[in-house]
Amino acid sequence: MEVSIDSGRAGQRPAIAEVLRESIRQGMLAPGQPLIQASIAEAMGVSRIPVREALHALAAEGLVTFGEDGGARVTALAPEEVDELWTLRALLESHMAPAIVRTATPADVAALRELVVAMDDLEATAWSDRNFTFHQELHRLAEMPHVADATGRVLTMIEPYSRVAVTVLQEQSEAQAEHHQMIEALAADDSDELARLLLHHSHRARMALLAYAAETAKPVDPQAVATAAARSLADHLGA
Amino acid sequence: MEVSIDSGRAGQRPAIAEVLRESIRQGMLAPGQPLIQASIAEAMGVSRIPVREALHALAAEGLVTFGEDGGARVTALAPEEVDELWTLRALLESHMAPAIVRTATPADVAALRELVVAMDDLEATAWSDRNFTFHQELHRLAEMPHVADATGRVLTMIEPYSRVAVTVLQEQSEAQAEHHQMIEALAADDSDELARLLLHHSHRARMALLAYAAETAKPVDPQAVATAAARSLADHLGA
DNA sequence: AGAGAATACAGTGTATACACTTAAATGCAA
DNA sequence: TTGCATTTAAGTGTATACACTGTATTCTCT
Repeated sequence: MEVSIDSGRAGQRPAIAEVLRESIRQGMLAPGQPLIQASIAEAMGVSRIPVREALHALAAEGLVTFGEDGGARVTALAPEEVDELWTLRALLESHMAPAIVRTATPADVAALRELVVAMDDLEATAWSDRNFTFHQELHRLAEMPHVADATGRVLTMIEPYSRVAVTVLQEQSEAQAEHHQMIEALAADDSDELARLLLHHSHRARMALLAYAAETAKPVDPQAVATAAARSLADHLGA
Repeated sequence: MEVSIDSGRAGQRPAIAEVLRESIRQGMLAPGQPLIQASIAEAMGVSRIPVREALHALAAEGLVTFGEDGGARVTALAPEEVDELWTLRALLESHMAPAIVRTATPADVAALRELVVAMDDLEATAWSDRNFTFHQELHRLAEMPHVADATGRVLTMIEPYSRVAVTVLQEQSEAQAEHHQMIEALAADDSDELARLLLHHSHRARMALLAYAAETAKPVDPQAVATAAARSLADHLGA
């Protein structure tokens, strides 16, 4: 998504699609949750038109699904889909490993190491945020914008599920240990080891997540979350 | 005036993004060409609103790029980007090969063989159309919807360049020969061979295309194509 | 004629208004 | 109470209208 869909007015900063994407990624908008145009528009202080555009963009990214009735919901993934996406993530990340090792400068490695060290003592939510950033920074080093884009899309789609793995399934410490190993592989110019670590990173998380995915793939109670979208968004905008 | 009074019907809605995507994929809308909302709206007989939504969706897919001035253009890829996307295509297609071999029924193979045979004597444009279909059908067999989606996006992005390779660089006969080999590999349940063929298929095309990509990546003369979008679209809609 | 200022234009962004669809709520009859 | 028809509400799709921006074009003055 290198294309910023920023509006003509530079002053109206928080691009709507951006806020929605982040809200979905961070789990503020749960999978299956209806996305009512008018509610979102009101929460963000705009009309429905730019909201519609954002929803269509997110639908093209797979984050939002338009039902047969025309209503948009946060895409809910079936367990097999989560599994497929984690496998795809592994494929794409390990594909980038050689390029990452090749192009990474000592300064890049130092910056990544600093990032990882700073994550050591974070609690689950903050750690998940940094985790996403860490992987994105890693991808950026490969200098393969389209592969990184595709990978980022996959990461974003599975992030809500990944977060629960971190929170519920205690994945954080093992993942963090692997992050440190990745830094060492990177510092040692060992692309095979980096690729191996990235594959294993996804593989372990994938296994841990299948159980949770089976849980969340169940239909979400619609009435309980009817207006939650606007509220979550308003909170997020206030922050 | 046509009979359709069905404004606000779901059947009409996907048409706009669909038509634009197909027009871009088939090269009717050339890379770099400006996409003027009002022109497209008039050509398709709708207002700018649904056109905007379609453009944003296509931008999220990477087919359309919004410039700093807010204007949308058909995304023009630099040679390195074309190269990256062909490599990514090879990765994704070969990743699906085992699943394709595993799930393909004899009827699937027969249908694909029929499709390939029917392509034998087609001229470049018609062949390119069927070529796209052939690969999409192949991907569908893997039963990996998200991988197939990502692959389809990549195929669509590189298709305008691929078409010129077929037309200008005489790639058709070699590619077609490889298609036949793929069918045989599929019939023989040889997933390694299918993966190898898919890798080689992209690799050869990628090499042939780099030269052309360098050509087309140059900025397109804007004034010569100013209103061509509407005309091409009108023609396509009439067909 | 040429340089600079004022104007017209082309294009975008978005708010408002209205048509349509579906589903829920309501009311009435049995 | 239940079943059914009718009305109401919620939500979406899109056309129109207006505001803004940058660019070209024209006009004026020297």
